[in-house]
Amino acid sequence: MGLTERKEREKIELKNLILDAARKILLAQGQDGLSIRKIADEIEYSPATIYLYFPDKDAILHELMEMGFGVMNEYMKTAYAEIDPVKRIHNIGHAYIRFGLENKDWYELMFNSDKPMKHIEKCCEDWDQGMAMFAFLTQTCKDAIIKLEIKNVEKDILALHLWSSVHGLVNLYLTERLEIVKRNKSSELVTKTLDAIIHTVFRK
Amino acid sequence: MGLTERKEREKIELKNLILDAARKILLAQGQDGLSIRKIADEIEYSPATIYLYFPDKDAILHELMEMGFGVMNEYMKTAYAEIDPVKRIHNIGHAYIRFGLENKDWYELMFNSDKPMKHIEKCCEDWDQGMAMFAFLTQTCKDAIIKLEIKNVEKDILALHLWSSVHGLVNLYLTERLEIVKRNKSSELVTKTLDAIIHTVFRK
DNA sequence: ATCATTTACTAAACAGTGTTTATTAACTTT
DNA sequence: AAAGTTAATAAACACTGTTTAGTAAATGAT
Repeated sequence: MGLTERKEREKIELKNLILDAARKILLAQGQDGLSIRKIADEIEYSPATIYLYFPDKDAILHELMEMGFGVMNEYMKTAYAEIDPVKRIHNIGHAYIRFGLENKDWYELMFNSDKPMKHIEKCCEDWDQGMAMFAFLTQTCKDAIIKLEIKNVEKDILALHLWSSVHGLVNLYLTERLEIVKRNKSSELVTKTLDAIIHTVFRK
Repeated sequence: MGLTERKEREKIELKNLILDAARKILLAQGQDGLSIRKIADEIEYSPATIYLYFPDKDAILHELMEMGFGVMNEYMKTAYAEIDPVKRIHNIGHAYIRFGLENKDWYELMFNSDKPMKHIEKCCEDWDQGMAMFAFLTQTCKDAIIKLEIKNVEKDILALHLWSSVHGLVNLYLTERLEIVKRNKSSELVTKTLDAIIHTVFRK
């Protein structure tokens, strides 16, 4: 059955070719610039062929989103290595924001776009990489709460507080709202505000 | 010259008719469901007519965005009336979040979409309602810092801290990320987290 | 009242989008 | 060699924003 296996491999290879072309176009032209026809052009197949490998465009966006989490994990490496929970939260925050500012298109797909999410609903798939990251933050919050003996703060709420703050900051920056409110100072403001947030949350 | 004046009025009337139809469609079908052709259908004119009253679709979205700030101002009324700066920040936060959760399409246009912003760049227009709201928050932060004698905190950074937090929270909710992470608890979590944020920021 | 001009509007086209259907061409199995 | 399966596509459908050329009516001037 070496033959059917080779067929199988070729199927997967074309699937990867499609995703690779999609990634290229996403990074070059953003989510709005990514179309089925452009992918087809890039791999030199017809648009209809893509539908033999993916049910619809949302499925492709979902796979790209998963790739995005791979990119983000690179940014998180120093945070994963840090043992002290408060320092780790610092690291997570900085890595999260740096990833967001430097990778608008990935960030959009992972944390803003509802199209990969629609695919999750439709195909009973999951957002497990996102959940794993949040679980890691929550665990770190738990450790920090214990270490600093913080009272009356739930780990889940603290984690969501932190996530909301950096998510909002990244979004305000990426959508130009920050630039409009504070011209030419927005990227400087982002780091200053992140430090203020963490300082505020963990001050004694 | 009563004649040209009537003409002028009729021009404005059709412009308002277009915006009214656009508003209707936005609220019924969201930003993705809003198209020039649907507006044209609604007002029973041809699609090309719309381009005699607006340079492009982004200009319409910009005007809708301004209408959105009008809606948001209604939510902010109790906050505007409050004198105590800390209570006022509480009120602003609750109003902001309530507006966001209850008006996804307006919120999207005002704080996330880059299409009205493109129009601002193109036509040298402004985001003055957004800036006015942020200025009001900043002023309130200044008052709160003075009243509570908070040290080492800049009013701009504090205001951005607060804005980021609620903005992030609203977005996580609206894009279903919160629902995925904490099933069936997301709207409860939002209010709990907002309270935690404000409590954290202003604790002694 | 007639002719010229301006105004308001639109039909049709252009270039794009996601997606489906019918068909062809090639390869596999019997 | 004939039958069956598979992979790929051309062409169409129903949309999208936008532009162009043309029409019909209202207005202005003579």
